[in-house]
Amino acid sequence: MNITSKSEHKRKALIDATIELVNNNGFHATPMSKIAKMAGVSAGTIYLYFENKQDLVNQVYIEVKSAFTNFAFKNYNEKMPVEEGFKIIWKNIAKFKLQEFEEAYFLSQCDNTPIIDEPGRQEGLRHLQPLLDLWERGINEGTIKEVSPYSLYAFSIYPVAFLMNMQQRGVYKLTPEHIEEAYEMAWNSIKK
Amino acid sequence: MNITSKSEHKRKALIDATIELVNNNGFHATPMSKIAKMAGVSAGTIYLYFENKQDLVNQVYIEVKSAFTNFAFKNYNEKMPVEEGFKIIWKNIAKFKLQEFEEAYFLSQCDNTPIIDEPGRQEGLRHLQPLLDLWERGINEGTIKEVSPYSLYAFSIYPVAFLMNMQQRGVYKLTPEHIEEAYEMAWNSIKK
DNA sequence: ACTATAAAAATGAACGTTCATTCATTAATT
DNA sequence: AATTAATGAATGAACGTTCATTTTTATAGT
Repeated sequence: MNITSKSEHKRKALIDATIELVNNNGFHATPMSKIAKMAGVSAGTIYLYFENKQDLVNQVYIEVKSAFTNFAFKNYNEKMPVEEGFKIIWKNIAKFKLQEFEEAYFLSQCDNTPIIDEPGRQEGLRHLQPLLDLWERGINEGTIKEVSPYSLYAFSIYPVAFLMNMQQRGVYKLTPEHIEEAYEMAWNSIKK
Repeated sequence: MNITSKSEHKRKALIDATIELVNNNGFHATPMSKIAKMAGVSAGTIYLYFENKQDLVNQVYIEVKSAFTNFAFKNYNEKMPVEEGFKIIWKNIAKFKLQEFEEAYFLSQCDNTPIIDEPGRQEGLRHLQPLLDLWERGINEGTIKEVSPYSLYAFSIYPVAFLMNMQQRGVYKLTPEHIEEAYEMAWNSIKK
C-alpha cells in the first residue's frame, strides 16, 4: 500500500463519516471532533485533507453528486431512442436513491438547506446536462411534452426523492413492483 | 392592548424571526441571541415563551404546518366531486408555496433534515388526512389510479415543492400559465 | 541488511470564540 | 405594594482551528 492510497483511504473514511453524521445530526450539529473519531483519525488530521469544515462538506457534496450522476447515466448513450434513454436514466436514479440511500439522503439535505454555498450548488447542477439534452431531443421529435425542463424534472425525477424519503422513514416499502408503477407514472407525466 | 395580545405579538415576532433566520442560515447556525435581536426582545425573554431552542423550532414547525394545511383545504369540502376537490386543494397548495414561500421553505427544510424530532413530524403529517380521504374516494369511484397515497402525493403534490425551490433560487419564474400547466401534469399523473 | 538522518504525516492539548441557558436585577403592570 | 414581565451580564460547555510535539515513512551511507 503506497502513500497515496493510504491517504485516499483516510480521506474516504472522513467523507463517509461526514455523510453518516450529517445525515443523523445535520451539518452544524456535527462537530469536527466526532467526524475525526468516527474516521479513526485525530482532530487535527482533518485539516491536512480539507481546508476547513465548509470545504469538507463542499467536497463531500461534489463527490457524492458526481457519483450520483455517474450512476444515473450508466448504460445510457445519446443515440438511444428518447423513451428508452429516459427509462434507463430514470431507473438508474431510482436504483441509486434506494441502494445508496445514505448518499441520496445527504444530497437531498444539501439541496434543501443553506449548508452548501452557491458555487458548490452550481457545480452540482451542471452534471445533469445529458438528461436535459435528452428531453430537448424528445421535445423536438414530438415525444416529450413541450414544457420547461424544470417541470419535466419536477414530475418525473423529483417524485423519486419523496418515495425514497418515505422508504427511509419506514412508512413505505418500495418493492420492484412499486418501482415499475412509479416509472410508469413518471413517463406518463412527461410523454406527449 | 391587553397582556395576551402583547404577549402574542412578541411570540409572533420570535416565530417570524426564527423562520427568516433558519431559512437563511439553518437551524444550528442561528443563535438564540440573533433571534432575540431580530424579534426586538432580549435573549432571556425567549425562555419565557419557549422552553428551549428545540421547543422553539418545534412550535414554529407545528404552527407553520398547521397554517399550511388550513390554507390547503380552503374552499374545499368532502362532498365535492373528486376532480374538483383535487383541483382546489392542489391550487391552494401551489398558491401557499408561492405566496408564503418563507413558510414553505421553512417546512421543506424541516422535512428534509433532522431538525425536527419524530413526534413533531408525526404531528405535522396527520393534517393532510382530508386529501388522503379524497384520494380514497377517487379510487373507490374509479377516477383515481389505484396506487398508494405515497405515489399519488409524490407525483402530484411533491413536484410543487421543486418548482417552488427553483423559483426561490431565481432560476425559474412561475407565471400563472406555468401553474396551470403544472396542475394539468399533476392531475394527469393521478387520474385513472 | 542495518543505521542515521531527513522529511512527511499525524497527533491532541490548548486557544479563543461562540453559544444556549440562567438568574439577580430592573421595569412595567395590576 | 405586590405581582408579573423583561432584561442582559455572567456562566460553563462545546466548538473549530492551530501548532508544538511525536510518530511514521523515505532516503542515504556504510
